Amino acid sequence: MSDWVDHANGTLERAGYRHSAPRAAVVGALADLGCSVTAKEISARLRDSGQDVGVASIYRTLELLDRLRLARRVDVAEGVARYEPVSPSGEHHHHLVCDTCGTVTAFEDLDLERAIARLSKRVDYEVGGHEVTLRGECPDCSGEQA
Amino acid sequence: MSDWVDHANGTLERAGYRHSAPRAAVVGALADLGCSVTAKEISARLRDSGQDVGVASIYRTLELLDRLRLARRVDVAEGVARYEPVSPSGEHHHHLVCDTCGTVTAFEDLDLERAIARLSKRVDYEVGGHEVTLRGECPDCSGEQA
DNA sequence: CTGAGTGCAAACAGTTTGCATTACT
DNA sequence: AGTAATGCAAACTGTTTGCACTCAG
Repeated sequence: MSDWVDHANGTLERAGYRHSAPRAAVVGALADLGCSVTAKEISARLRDSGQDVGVASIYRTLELLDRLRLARRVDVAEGVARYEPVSPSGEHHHHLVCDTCGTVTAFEDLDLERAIARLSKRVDYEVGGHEVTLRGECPDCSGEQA
Repeated sequence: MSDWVDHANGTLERAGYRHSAPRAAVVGALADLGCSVTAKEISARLRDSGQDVGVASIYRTLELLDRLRLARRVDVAEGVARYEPVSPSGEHHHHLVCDTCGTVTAFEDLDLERAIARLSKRVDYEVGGHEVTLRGECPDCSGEQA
């Protein structure tokens, strides 16, 4: 997963962006935190690790990463933007969201990907990406209330 | 689609909620506007039709409809909450979002639904719903720039 | 008559932006 | 030196909330 950091930094440099400590810190934090991360979480993580970065820079960096396809914005829940690193190898996953506790879990499913690939050819759009979210109760929450 | 209005009003009444003109207006507007509607759009539509309803009531009604499963919140794009009526018959659709112009189009795909149904049984969650979003360029936008 | 439901306006949360400052290249 | 990138704080947007008022039951 840390090779993504190199990949990201390399791509940024190649694209003509300057190197900067705050940006590198955000890239690092995003890699660390991994799947479905908010700006606030990145901010907190950076503050804890002594690397305090202004929120504006965090947002600017995330937007940039999204534009360069190094990260993607996942619209898993309303009201907060979440981002996650995009693997250079192209593999990706989707999310399970617990309606009760809000936990986000990742899953992969080849069968689903195939169905989406077929569908993408059929529709009248130039499909460039997709997102699947399953909602429900995570094992913990469904246990408690049932 | 207008039978949904009756369905919604009936369910609300049965659940013990009082009848009110503003709420009914929101229900009507949501039915009219159909798929993937924002609070702002409902507000505008109501203002135009003379039925002006305060934003607070719009949000309160949408939240209520969501809670009663009469509408659902679709997290198609970040930053704005979108809602759409839930058909009493259980059929549903998903969305194609144009990255350029933001247009949201609906589609249905049985194959995809089947893949999700299979997957839902396999995961460790009590899956209660799902959402699929395909992103790309709509015919109009992909024509212009290509 | 009672309280569910409303509308206003103020409060909020997350995100964006203007601008002076910092620091890569 | 020149300018991309930063950080702050103010501005914005969408949503929520407190409270007095209204109207359905």
